[in-house]
Amino acid sequence: MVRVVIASCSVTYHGRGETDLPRAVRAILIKADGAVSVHSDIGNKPLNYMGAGNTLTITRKGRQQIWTFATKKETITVRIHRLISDTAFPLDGAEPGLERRGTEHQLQAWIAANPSCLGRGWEVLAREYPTGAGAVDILAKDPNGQIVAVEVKRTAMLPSVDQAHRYVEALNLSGEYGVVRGLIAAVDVRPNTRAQADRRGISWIELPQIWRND
Amino acid sequence: MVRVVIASCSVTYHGRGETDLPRAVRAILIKADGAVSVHSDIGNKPLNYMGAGNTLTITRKGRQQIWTFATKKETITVRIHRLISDTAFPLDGAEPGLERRGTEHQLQAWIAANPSCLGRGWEVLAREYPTGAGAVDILAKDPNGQIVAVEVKRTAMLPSVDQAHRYVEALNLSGEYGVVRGLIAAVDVRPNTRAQADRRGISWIELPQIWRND
DNA sequence: TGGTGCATTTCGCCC
DNA sequence: GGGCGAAGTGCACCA
Repeated sequence: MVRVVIASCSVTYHGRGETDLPRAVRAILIKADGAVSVHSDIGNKPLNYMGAGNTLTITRKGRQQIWTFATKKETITVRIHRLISDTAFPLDGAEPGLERRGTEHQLQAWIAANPSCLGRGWEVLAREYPTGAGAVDILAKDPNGQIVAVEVKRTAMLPSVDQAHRYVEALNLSGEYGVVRGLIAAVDVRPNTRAQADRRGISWIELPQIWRND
Repeated sequence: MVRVVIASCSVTYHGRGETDLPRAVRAILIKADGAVSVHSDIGNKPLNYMGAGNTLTITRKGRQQIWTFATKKETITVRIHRLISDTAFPLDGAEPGLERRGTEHQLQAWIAANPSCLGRGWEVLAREYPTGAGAVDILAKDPNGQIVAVEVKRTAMLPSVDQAHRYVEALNLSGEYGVVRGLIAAVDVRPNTRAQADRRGISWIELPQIWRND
């Protein structure tokens, strides 16, 4: 069931942060699981929202309705100044869900199945290998026998270099694999990211998009 | 104007990634700026979506309508198998917009105005100071005259340590401020993050929430 | 339930 | 328009 409410409303939120939303006409979505979102007519992101698992309490203050959605840690208060429309539709039937292709996880799998894309003589030792500072996407061995922490990304930006660096540091600290180096394997490595990787001794390689068709 | 369509539909997306969405009854929102989103009755996040600035083309294949939302780089195709409801509401009046409090930016401003929260004798030299590897939130000087790169966070997690580390490295590379050290200033520093910061020579401090009331 | 990282992240700011 | 990082990020996955 999806309930669609059009109303002139004002909203306050208290929880992770605090927000105020002055009065205006907006669209309010309330879904079967209790998720609620308040939309203006611009952009995809709702102005206010709260996920499933909240409790809705309705109170009245004169002619004004007040809807309070609350969890243990968060509260949204929606003041309905003028109700324009209030309709609910059953979205019966199971939602088959979204099938994704071209995710980072699939790229990771493709690299593991085609290690030669990293170069001749490379070997993939493990995926999602825990380092003590997070799991590295791929642990590989280069032709010289050196262990390489591979950070896989669709688009690699500055934080990707940080990540690779962090995993290398953690692996070197353990001492289990001798001197480990880092490699970013991405479809797109941004120019600044290349420079930063070079400065910090992290290698990088751009991969073709063949894997997308899998 | 917000257009709300309830329909049995199937959706494909090609662009940054690729997705398929098998047939089911869903709610489709089309906003005044052209933003479109396809919702199931679970969760806040739409299954498929595209931002403003796309072109809508409608074609017919027998009794089936096909809506194609396209930009230069992305395409969403919505096949309408059965139209259940199609309504549009004017959300007239300017959207006053969301007022936020308790953002990281506000915490940053509060620290700059109250440098003693970092300790006696601290001085804030700059905000959003460019390091060559991104801008550090606050550049400060501790009582010993050492320059400190301060990374401000509401909640600090592992990537916050990476960030502080990266800024320190970049500043030290420039040599302009002698030996620089890093400090994480956050309302909440997660336990693992504390350990990781300690291991990597980054200090951390937890701040009270007084600033929230500003 | 909390930790961790991806996301068609979205969004805003600054260059 | 691209680079960069926050977000009340949402969300899935795993311990």
